[in-house]
Amino acid sequence: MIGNLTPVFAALGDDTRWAILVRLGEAPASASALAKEFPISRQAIVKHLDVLARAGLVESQQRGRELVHRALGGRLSDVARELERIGEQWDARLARIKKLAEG
Amino acid sequence: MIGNLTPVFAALGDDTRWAILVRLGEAPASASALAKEFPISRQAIVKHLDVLARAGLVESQQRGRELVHRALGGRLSDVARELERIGEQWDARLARIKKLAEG
DNA sequence: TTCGTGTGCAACCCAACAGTTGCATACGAG
DNA sequence: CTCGTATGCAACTGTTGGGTTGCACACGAA
Repeated sequence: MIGNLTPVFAALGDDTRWAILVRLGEAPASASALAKEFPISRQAIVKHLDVLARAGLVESQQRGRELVHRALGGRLSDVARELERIGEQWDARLARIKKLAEG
Repeated sequence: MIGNLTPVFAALGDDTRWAILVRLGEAPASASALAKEFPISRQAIVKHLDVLARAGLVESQQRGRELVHRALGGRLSDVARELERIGEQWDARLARIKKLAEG
């Protein structure tokens, strides 16, 4: 099972943050490197990375004097499976209600 | 394919809104009915429903003089599948990079 | 017809959040 | 050693967004 889902969604629900995450999905990178690719300051990047990390979507690792961040696809997949389960449940329930109303 | 994902995530990324959506997943309801179950005003509920509707997660239907809203599990499942695809892609890419670095 | 209830619109408040700038520090390459 | 660069911390600003209240309106039941 997965803990609260909303922090994860909140983390994913910002365009800039999503873009950063997708970028990290292509290849790991440091905050400074990302700041050169995106039109925002390094500090803003750092804040986004922090949010993503707390949501379990990003993991960091010291490499020399750099802190390299990488996207955790596994976590994303876990959330996705949980989400799909819930969605199917809703539709099943709705179908049952409809059937009751008709029959 | 699915349009921009971030609005959907943003919609799901609020505890109250998520709670409302889950509630609608159990059974359709009107805004006024929901307002009696939740500790917030009807207007707040309406705003949340609006956000959810724009994200394609909720559909409304006039029933008598009531506007009844229901959760769209199918939409949730679609997003989930898209998400899982992306997550797997990231991990695959990461594994490839790792292999290159080792070999 | 009348009263109750469900909805819609608008203005307003406050907290959370994205983003900035400035400064201090630390560490690796040359 | 020294310079450049990557990081961390802190304070500040502007905007978004969740929530409220007030009012007008419309429709269904009694």
